Amino acid sequence: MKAYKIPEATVMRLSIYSRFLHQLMLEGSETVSSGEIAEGVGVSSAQVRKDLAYFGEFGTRGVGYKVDELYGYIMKILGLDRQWNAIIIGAGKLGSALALYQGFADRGFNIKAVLDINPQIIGARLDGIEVEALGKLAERVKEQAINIGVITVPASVAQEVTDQLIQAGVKAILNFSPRILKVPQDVVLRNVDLSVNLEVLSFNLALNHR
Amino acid sequence: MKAYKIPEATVMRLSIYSRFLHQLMLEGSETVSSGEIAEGVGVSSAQVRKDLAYFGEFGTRGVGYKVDELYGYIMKILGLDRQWNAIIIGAGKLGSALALYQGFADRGFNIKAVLDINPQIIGARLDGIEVEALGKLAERVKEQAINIGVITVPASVAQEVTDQLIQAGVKAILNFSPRILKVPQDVVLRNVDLSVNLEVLSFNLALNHR
DNA sequence: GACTGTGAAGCCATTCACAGCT
DNA sequence: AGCTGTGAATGGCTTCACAGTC
Repeated sequence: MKAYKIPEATVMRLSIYSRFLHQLMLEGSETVSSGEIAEGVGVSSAQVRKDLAYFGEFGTRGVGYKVDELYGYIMKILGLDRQWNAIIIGAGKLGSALALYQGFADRGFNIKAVLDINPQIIGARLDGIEVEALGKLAERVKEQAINIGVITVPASVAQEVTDQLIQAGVKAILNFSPRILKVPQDVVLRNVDLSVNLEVLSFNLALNHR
Repeated sequence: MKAYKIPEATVMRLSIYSRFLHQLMLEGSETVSSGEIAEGVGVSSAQVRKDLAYFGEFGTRGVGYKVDELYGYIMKILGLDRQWNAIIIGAGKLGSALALYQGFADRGFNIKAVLDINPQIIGARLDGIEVEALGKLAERVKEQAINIGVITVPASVAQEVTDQLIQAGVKAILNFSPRILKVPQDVVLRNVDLSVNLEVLSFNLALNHR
């Protein structure tokens, strides 16, 4: 792995390729070409090859890629050859929905704890997990060896819980609150801003409706 | 508006600027500089000015921008000076959470209908909205003048409901399913892929854990 | 003096096109 | 003949730097 600076877009596409390859495995395909992957996920074949070239040479000229092998390589590159432990802060509608989302467990992400500050919600059960008090944050992060914090609290308290997560040693944060969070250099942060996404649609609709 | 080809990144930032400006309005600020906006949302001041320059000249040299004016301009640019009607397809955990999300209504997005195929869920009430049968799709889209379709169904049926939405005349789709959707040129599509986001985190964590 | 608006430069990602294997 | 791997060309977004304005 000669990885140094990999474009984020490349990483996102690798995730998508891996799902496509998984699909092919279920269908029993043995080999696949960059062109077929490209067709399947909606990018160019050169793009597929360039993305893979960041990490090595996985194919055979004249033939293509062995589906299961390539799948294994990508899963390893993405760090999905192991399990990750996540904690969800905020057990409102969105936090609860994420806690119960099967897609996470399927890819090796285990929700180990769900916290909230609202006494009305604390104690509720989500599948196998009980919603606990926010005060348990540091304790749960340590005890469950949490790698990833998921933030689904209102914007007003998002920075505060982020600081607590970082204080407790969490190095990766997925933020669903509509708030720009400040984190140290060594903490990875990704934002999923639902309103921004809708507003990009609105912009495009408005362009046409003029 | 000389708008021709606006970078998507610019549109996303405008959405974020608008929230920051709204915050400033609540705090009673009169004017703001590109540097202050930049500081507040975590980009460069040149970036802020370039983004705005796509749409006109909104500032005063030596002074900055009038907060409420700039807010109004951006809201108009984003098409948020009007209401949009949305339909949610899939009333599982995620669909329900989105249906109840206050952030949408606050920005002029009205959830007019929520549909599902599961008889167990049909008839349930989410706030003021009753979950209805998927078969009502075309009827509801027309009757409620739906602009935006939100897809929160499993990957296996995502393309099918997408086709139905397009058939019914919907021109904008927000897709939460982990599936690459094919849509015609004149339909705007945005994907919010929860697994991809977690997997980018995983990739970065794995880089450091090696 | 302060801050906007913008051409030019720089940088980064994507696409092209072809040499190199099988 | 077919398909990968990759240097070169392209295209697009961001940063720089400064002239223009208040």
